[in-house]
Amino acid sequence: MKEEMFEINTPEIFNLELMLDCGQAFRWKKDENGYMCGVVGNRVYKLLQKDGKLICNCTAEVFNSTMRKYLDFDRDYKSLVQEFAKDEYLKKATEEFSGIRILRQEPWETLCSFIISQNNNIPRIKGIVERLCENFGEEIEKGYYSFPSAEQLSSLTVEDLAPLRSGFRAKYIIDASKKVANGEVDFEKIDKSPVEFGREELVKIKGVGKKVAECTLLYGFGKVEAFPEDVWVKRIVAEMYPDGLPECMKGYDGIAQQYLFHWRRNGKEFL
DNA sequence: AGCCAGGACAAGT
DNA sequence: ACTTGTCATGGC
Repeated sequence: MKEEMFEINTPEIFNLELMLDCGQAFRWKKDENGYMCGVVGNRVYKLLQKDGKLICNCTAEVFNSTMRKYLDFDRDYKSLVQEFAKDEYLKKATEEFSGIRILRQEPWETLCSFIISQNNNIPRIKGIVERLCENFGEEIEKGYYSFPSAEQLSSLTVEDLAPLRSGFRAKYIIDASKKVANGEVDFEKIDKSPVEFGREELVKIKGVGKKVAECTLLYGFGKVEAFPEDVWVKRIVAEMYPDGLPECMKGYDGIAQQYLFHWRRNGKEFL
């Protein structure tokens, strides 16, 4: 059983491992052959970046209709990074961690993952998300599970989520699943509306505040002007931009934020 | 052992 | 409108 493989030249600013493991997504893993493996929708993807090319275990058609968007393949990051370089700190961050792109994940998975992220650390977030999928998702192939839909979770209780060991977040997951499943929070409308609409809608969910809403809008709806301020970004703003964010990131605040976040979290700072 | 984590909420000023 | 204590759990 030989798997189909697709190969394509990567854009210039493109680092697969970095973008899949810089705190935007929580369930990509590297296998023994160096492939990054993960589930998007109802399919297992195995990706490898090598010699300026990206290899993917699917057909060109499937790649173009899914991964191309997921990986933000068609955005001109080169121009963006040049613009960011007008700011000294942003210049350093984009040079040192070149190739980060903003993923376009599924909105529900994004919302749920970042509800889980609150007052939590990344290794444990990954564990909880993994247990969520193993317990309530569907096994696609051995060891790979789909992310359970809002509809599936909306029929559960907080007690049902005990095996996740997600603590106080369980009740938030349940509330979110109900409001998304019954349309009280309308993803389609958020998707095609200006970012401000989503900001108002998402915080109607218990356990969703400003930060989780911004993350959902950025990583799940592709609203690159969204600007999540977690503890790390707050430090950056306080230390480096006390008088306001630099003009050069305007409109792409979320993308700049991702570079700064990863840069600061990896122990970089100006002394 | 103790501090902290990609926060949000409720109660208290 | 701002500040503070609390919330589960476990990584380091």
